[in-house]
Amino acid sequence: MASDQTRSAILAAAERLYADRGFGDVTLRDIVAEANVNLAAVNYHFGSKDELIAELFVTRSIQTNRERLNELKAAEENGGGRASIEDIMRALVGPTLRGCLGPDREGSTAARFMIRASIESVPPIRRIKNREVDHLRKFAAAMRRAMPASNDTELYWGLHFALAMAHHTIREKERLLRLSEGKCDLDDVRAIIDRVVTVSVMALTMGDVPSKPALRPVVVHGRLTRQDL
Amino acid sequence: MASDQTRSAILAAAERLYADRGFGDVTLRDIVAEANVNLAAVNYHFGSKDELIAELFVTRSIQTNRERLNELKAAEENGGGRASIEDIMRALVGPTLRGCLGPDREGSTAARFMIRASIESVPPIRRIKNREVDHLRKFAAAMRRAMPASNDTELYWGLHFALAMAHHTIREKERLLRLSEGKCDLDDVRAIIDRVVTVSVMALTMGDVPSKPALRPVVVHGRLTRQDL
DNA sequence: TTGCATTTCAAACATTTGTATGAAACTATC
DNA sequence: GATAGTTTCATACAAATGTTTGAAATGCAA
Repeated sequence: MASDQTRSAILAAAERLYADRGFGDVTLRDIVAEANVNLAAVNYHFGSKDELIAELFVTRSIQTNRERLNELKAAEENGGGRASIEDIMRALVGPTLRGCLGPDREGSTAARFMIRASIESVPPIRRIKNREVDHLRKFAAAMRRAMPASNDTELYWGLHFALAMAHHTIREKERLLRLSEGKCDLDDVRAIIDRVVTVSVMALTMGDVPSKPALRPVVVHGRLTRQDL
Repeated sequence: MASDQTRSAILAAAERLYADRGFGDVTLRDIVAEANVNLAAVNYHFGSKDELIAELFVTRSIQTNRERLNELKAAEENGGGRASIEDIMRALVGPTLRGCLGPDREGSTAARFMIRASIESVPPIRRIKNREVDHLRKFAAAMRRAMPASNDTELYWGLHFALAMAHHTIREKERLLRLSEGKCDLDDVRAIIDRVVTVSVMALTMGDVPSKPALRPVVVHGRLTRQDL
């Protein structure tokens, strides 16, 4: 068998299994069984289990980052070199949300894998995620161009909150669905992106935050029971 | 030795080690060494490793939920039976943010443990988190009372985004610090709570989201390299 | 003290898991 | 078709890890 076939089979099987059952529950033996290859093939082609996971995650991350930057570039060219803050935020959260939500997501192993990576966060993935700051700086720069009057602190908080809403929606979509008893439509990706973008832009343009005294809670000491949960 | 002492020593040691090194890196042998008890004590007192983790997480969750509800109750009594939406959001995100951020957090093992639980999400914790919806419903009810004109969908999205900003700030505080090169002050917990509350209230009171056509990205097919990440 | 229940302890168990090995099969080049 | 390089395969290895066991120690009530 051509060497690339085995490699690809392993990658595909691993992504599918990790997406379905999580990193903790899937062993190399599960993967090679699914891929119909020999156990030793993983170490032969990838060096180690962690490098296999890293390769999966890097590939998908690159794709998402590419989409983001393409969308940003398109928005900048559309605006004659300067994109609107709204379009920048849309370029930031759109690709991820489109990839991980939506009615056709069942067919997308890649999307489910990225959701899983977002939830479980194993060491090889954590290491890669740390490099993501460099990518985000490009968005910070674009935002600075779009809002030259705003100070950097506000800008970073806005960027941070935009990612917060996008990622949390992906991570906790099941809970939101259950909490809202289906009232929040998680299949209408366009509306979700609009919502996240709108709130993000509002957060960015809200001016100074008034610092009002925080309410201190009354701490009640007492025996804790499971009911309290 | 009194049986409770061994129990407590195990709980304390486990919480500390999990907080410092994560669930994946800490074995029962590490825990019993730290607690100066016998290996079999864990299974004797807790039944299994997973039940030990569950007990740790349940205890801390109960505490947070108590603080939240106390703060909500105080706000409602302050407002003559009906709390303002702002105070409700503050009661929702305040306890968690105060617990997990701030300059004195180094001393708080409990806080670091909860951060870790938020990042890693092991099976026994995931199972417990699913019950959290019941707790959140109480906040949804309070919000409904505070904003009777608002529809449920908007309400749930606002609640969801508030938690998104709070949890994401806790989870990704290191990255935000690095991205902003220290400009975002993650020790000023009061300001962070104000910021999250302000944005949440804005999100809740913003009316209908205009659904404008989303910008479709130009998908570029090409060879991916690590540089693209 | 005696007797019974609880708790501790050292040791062993039983798996699971990622990795390594060396021979065999295969592929491509000359 | 011989040879060298690559890939596959069955098998073994070594280490880690949660759990169990049965005896010893301890605590406690009568």
